[in-house]
Amino acid sequence: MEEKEISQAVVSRLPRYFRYLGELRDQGVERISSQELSRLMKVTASQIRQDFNNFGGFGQQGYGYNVEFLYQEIARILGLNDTHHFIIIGAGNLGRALGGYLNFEKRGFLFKGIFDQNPDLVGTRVRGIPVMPMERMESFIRENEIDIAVLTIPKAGAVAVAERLVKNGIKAIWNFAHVDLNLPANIQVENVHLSDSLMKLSYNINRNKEEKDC
Amino acid sequence: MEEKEISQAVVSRLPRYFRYLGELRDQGVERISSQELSRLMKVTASQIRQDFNNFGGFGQQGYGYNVEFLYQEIARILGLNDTHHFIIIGAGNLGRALGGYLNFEKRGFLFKGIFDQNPDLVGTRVRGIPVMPMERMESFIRENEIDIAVLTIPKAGAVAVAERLVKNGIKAIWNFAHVDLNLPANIQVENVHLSDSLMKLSYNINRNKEEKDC
DNA sequence: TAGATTGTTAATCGATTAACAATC
DNA sequence: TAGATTGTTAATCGATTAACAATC
Repeated sequence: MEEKEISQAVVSRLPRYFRYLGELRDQGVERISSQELSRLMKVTASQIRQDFNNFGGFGQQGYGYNVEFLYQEIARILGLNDTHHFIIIGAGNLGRALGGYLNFEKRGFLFKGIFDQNPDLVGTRVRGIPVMPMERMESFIRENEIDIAVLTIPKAGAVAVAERLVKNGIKAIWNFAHVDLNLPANIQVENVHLSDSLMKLSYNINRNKEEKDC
Repeated sequence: MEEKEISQAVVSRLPRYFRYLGELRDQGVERISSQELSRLMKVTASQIRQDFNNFGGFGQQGYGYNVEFLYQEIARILGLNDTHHFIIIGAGNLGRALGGYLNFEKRGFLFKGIFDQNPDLVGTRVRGIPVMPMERMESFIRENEIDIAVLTIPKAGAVAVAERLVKNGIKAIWNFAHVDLNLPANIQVENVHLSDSLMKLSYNINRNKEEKDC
């Protein structure tokens, strides 16, 4: 539907707009100008207007933006009105934590199954759902119309599992494994590399220390 | 020490270089050219050379880069030779998962303590370390030279806790709470907003679907 | 020395910011 | 209508890529 290609820089900012607009709405705020939002979010008003205009004119000259309307529009753009079924591959600490996270459900992401190759974990429950063995994965995806897989296994097995997922019709992978997945372009991959994030933090701690030395 | 200001775009790429160089080293590769690394990592050779040159000349004309040397240099730049002591605030699923993650230790990040306000969780153990009550946090930070705090609590309490952390000398916050922390510039904050990441994935699934409709 | 490949400058590209005409 | 604020074009800034001289 949307005409022009939207840059990922813009896409990355949408969830943050969504969060602020949700909070404003909950506070009963009905309208907001790009300038007010700018002060609140610490980004330029210009960027806010540019970003929203990528998706059409949501505001009104002389008035600003209707908070509720803009909130709903961003939800729609992000696809939060659709329902997604996800499974988790890897029932270690992180997999179990993500399975237990209730907030995803509010946004239309439904936790449907969890798998692990460790027989000791198979049968244990995560939010009432029993961990299944890896052999069950393929048929489960097809039977339950799973479109998202969350990968929380060690990097050694991740590439092979990702390929199995893709073969069985998964559309997107939320990848917590510390490895790059090279998959067909129509498969969406979103990486969360926690140790990379921690290293960035480490770099910035150091940089700050050195600045003070000068 | 370093002269020019390095952009965060460059810093974000360092952990990925570090990962690839570590793998090459483990495979016994001794030297690599920017062109070979470019093919491997799917970034331009030009960018690789520019990135490394921000920190000084690590290569040699006609030869390329020594893998082991470059690996060690990036470790040093990222501050991975230093030891950091971290605590986790919030002993829910995610906090416990991060506390149990052993790989952080290999990079010099040592898990020293975990706190929660829920009396039912206090005293339960995460990797052998008992969860402490929130009242104990301030003194613990000072007594154990803690420099990093991992924030895995609901957003409602996060801002107040962050301020307490800063008051007691924390240098950096790894923030998993779904809220923006506005802290003094000398405090480093690295945000991991999991639901934002999931929304991005959702957007990209949708976009892909629409492209096919055209 | 000749070949290879870096370090670095210059060119290009894309994203952000500024400015202002359109319009509610 | 006058004031406010968007939508959008133009200017700027920064990041990426290309090119090539330096040099191992």
